[in-house]
Amino acid sequence: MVSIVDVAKAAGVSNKTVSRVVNGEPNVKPATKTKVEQVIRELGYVPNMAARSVRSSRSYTFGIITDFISTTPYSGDIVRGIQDWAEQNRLTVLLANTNDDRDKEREIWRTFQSHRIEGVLYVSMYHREISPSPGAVSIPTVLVNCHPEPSNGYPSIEPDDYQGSRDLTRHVLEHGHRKIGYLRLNPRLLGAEMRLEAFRDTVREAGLSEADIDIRLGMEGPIGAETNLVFEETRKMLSGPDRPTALMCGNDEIALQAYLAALGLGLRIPEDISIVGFDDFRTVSLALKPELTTAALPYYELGYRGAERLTKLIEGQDVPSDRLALPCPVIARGSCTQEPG
Amino acid sequence: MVSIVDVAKAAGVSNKTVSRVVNGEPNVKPATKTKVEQVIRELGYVPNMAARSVRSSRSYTFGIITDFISTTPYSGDIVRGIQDWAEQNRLTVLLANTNDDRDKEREIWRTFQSHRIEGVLYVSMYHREISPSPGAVSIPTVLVNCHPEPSNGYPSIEPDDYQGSRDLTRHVLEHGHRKIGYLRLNPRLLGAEMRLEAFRDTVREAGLSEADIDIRLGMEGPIGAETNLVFEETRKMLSGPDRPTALMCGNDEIALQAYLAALGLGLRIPEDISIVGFDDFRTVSLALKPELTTAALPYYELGYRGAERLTKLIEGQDVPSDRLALPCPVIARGSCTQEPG
DNA sequence: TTGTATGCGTTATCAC
DNA sequence: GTGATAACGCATACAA
Repeated sequence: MVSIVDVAKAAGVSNKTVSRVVNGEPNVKPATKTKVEQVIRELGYVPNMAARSVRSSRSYTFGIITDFISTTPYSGDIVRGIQDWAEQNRLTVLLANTNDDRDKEREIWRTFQSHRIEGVLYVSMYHREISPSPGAVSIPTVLVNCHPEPSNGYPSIEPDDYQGSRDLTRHVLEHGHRKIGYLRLNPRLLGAEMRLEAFRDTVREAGLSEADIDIRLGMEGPIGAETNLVFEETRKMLSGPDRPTALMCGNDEIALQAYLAALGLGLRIPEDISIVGFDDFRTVSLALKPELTTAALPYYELGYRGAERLTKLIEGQDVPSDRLALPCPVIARGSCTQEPG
Repeated sequence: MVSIVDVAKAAGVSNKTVSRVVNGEPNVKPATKTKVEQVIRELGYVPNMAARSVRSSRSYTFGIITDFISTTPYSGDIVRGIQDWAEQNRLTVLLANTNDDRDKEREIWRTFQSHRIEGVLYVSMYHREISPSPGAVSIPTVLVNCHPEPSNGYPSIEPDDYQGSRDLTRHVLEHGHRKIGYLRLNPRLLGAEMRLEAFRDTVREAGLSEADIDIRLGMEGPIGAETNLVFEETRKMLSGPDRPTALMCGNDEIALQAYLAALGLGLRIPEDISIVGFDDFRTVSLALKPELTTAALPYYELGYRGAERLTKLIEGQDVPSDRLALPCPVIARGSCTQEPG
């Protein structure tokens, strides 16, 4: 492998001069610079990051720790956001996965330390509370799509489930709906509480009473092995004579099942019943007919801005607030329209 | 940061001895070893990979190049497979994303070279033909979920779309169906051809005639911005008096829309019409009621075994065949049952 | 504007 | 079994 000395020899200059050219430092005569650049191209010289890192004790590398990837589709977008930011700032990204295993996690922190990682993005694949177990030497860390237990104060960045659900509820109300059904997410998910809470608060503000809303549990049980009540609950809810004109779902997967149940009952969407979801799982939300009105989880932004926060943290700039919430914008599509009555 | 010399001093031995202990080399007296290990723990010493890499010119690092993550849900499982293999073999994984941009890709190869990566997994997010543009110095590379243009012979590993579709078709035939509809994937996808081909071959072998099958285009146009014909085509196909008793779909997303269309027509699944998909996008296949019979894309295995192949390649072992196809197992669930007639 | 000497943390060599 | 010393490729300090 060709080194800086090889280039220096071939160009008839010292290695320091080559170093200057490579790193864009000043005080190099244009002619020398051109010559060196030419030799670099001819020899196919690529700087050795490891050597650079040893000497300068900077690795220009971020680490990503994920818990499990596959539970949520599109959560890979978080990683993509991080990568884009990294690329724009000439950073490299190391990736590791814990599979939710504490021993593995400890091992990963060690590996990251051995690579002298400058910072870590701790990425959860669903929104939740978390307690990372870093090694003895602490590396600057930002939590993405999760937040720390109150005791240990990592900075974090997460979706604003409350705002998303509130805006979605308003969207439904603005379309004239006054009888609204609600299918709850698995209560074990952090988002479940916040979304339901926002729904309750918002319909109350709009003057609806308990009799106007019909809240039912859609899923329950351990994550990844939950009991699914959506289909039956939807059928029950929509079979009665006094059925709601709009149905809000804890997420898009629940919305999908609500579609199937409604259709099976001979109901048309949105003519007979408006339906909205949450998350914007595009394989679902765009495949449904009519396409699903929902609130988008800002996965990409979570990653991108999480990486941005981490950089600020490393550089010692003050990080504005410990927990940062990113908006979940309402994506209005065809499944929620004006209440017919 | 504590270095090997600090440990050596504290333990009253030479740095070489510490090195021996750290790397599990022989010729160290047990007592010495214990002593050194204790000091390492006390001081919290973690070896510096960069320095190790400089000296030994081995990086113990793999690179992953992906094209775009978000188009296909669960494709992150490929990455997870790679990570698991890497972890088991004490390898670190660098991640980079091209966004399908050639310049960016070139940049990534350079970055990987500068890190003296030992091998690259080139991962496509949908099954296709590809031509990577490596740097001047070639790094051992394995293509995952794609294969090279015939001209350049990278080893590759991909799903066996043909086998999957064939077995799925047989599954349908075994349930007595003799009139079968088929909704095609976007022809621009590599899988589209192979799945359709397998379907055709298999029904022909079973003695069905052209009149017994009804093949229609479900999607067309550029990837990511396709025109969606599924809903209408399904309605047309299922509205006629002579409708098929089973409907095979190019993938699960198409199957989802077929469900909606069938249900909208007042048909029951599977009593009136059996439906099967392809891919096993679990957000769809498990959310549908009844759950979807489909063929699973072996994402995780693609990654895991791709990494395995890459290691063999690096170690100079002979890689059995240039293109390796992994089976797509049929996942029988409730959406395809015995033909009622 | 350019070059020399030194050191980063590790492994390799070879001597003891 | 163990240790001194060189060497890896680069950046830093300082000299010229």
